[in-house]
Amino acid sequence: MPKTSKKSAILAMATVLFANKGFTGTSMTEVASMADIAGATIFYHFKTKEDLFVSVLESVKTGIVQEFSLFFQEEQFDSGLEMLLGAIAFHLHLAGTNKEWFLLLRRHYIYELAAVNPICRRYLEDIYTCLVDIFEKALTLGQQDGSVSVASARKTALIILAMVDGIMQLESNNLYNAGSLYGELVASCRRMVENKQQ
Amino acid sequence: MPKTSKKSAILAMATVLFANKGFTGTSMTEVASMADIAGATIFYHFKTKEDLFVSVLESVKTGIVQEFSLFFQEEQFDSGLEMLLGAIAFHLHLAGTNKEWFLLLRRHYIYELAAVNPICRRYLEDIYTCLVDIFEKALTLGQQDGSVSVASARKTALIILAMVDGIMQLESNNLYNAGSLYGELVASCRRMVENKQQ
DNA sequence: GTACTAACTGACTGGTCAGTCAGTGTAGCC
DNA sequence: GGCTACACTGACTGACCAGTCAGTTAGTAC
Repeated sequence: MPKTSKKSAILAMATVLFANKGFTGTSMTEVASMADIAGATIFYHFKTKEDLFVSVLESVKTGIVQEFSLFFQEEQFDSGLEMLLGAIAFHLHLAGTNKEWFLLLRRHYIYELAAVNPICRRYLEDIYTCLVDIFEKALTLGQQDGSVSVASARKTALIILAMVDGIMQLESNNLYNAGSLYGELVASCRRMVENKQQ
Repeated sequence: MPKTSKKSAILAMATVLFANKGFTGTSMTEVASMADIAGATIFYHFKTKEDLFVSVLESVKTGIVQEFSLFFQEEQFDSGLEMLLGAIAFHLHLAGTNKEWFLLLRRHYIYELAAVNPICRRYLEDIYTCLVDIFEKALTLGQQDGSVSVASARKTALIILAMVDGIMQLESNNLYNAGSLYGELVASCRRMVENKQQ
């Protein structure tokens, strides 16, 4: 049994609970009982509830950055445009396999905390930089190989991120079956950035 | 002094607090002190905290539906495409003048409640129907007058809603200055739906 | 002035919460 | 065995919170 088994159990349970019930909606007692440990044990490993939350965010950051770098090490693309569409599809795929990560990032509390807590802000910036940079790199590559035509790679990358995020949110709201929009989303992005002069 | 002055003061303060701090993050005591009334007064007008929340949502629904119908009574558009871009711009404008409305709609609690409380679900559906239908009508009109070319007006309307929502969220996160993306957003939508054959 | 009603309130309650503390168990080292 | 350090825990505390209730105030009708 590894030394940190209880600590990592706390982190895993806290991730699920913070993502699904928010910061104020999750109690430390609940985390403890889900992880099958005594309530006070959490405060041995994490100073405060906020400290636990930041640690959860750190593990999410590590996970996202790792997944994306793994994906782009293995995949090859014919053009910048194909790389962009591949990145969008992978983003949507990841949102399906790791729902908690993206649910957590949609919690408003995290951005309130980031305004006050520089470590939290740092982790958030790392995550967003990772996500935006991939779209931006693909767009810049596409501008060079002629597959993409946009005014600003950076701004377009941000708009595409907002778009993907918005679709993910629509789906988690359970009002529309946004899953059926994935194909349409990729097609719309293609129409938006494709170079028609080619 | 109108008879309902205290009731409407409670509603107004609750809207701001629920939008900015969420359901669990807002206490009835806080609402009462912000509205400058005794704590028990809230429970005279609203049965429970959840009841107050649903009443807040109802007033937000009424506000959004009213604003949009007013706008489209007064404005005239040359084409379906122009109507779509006008609707997007108005949506962004409204998000600036009534931040609380859209902050509230981004709270996860509201969708959890909607899964359990049919009245809450109804109000949410009314709001989303209002927002999506305007985009869809504009796109359908554009398909008829030849200014727009899309596969499905409905699906595209949902994607544009997700896009606008995503940009609004990016801005409220305070990580990027998304306000500078408004122009780019409208231009991107134009590229996405415009009929180039015309 | 009396009777009735609606709006409102102070004082209270039972329950939950984050965080503390004084310990217990245990593994490694001499 | 004795010592130290770490992981862990049960029992506790003070603060806060949603909701209750008995009672006050003020307007209106007769």
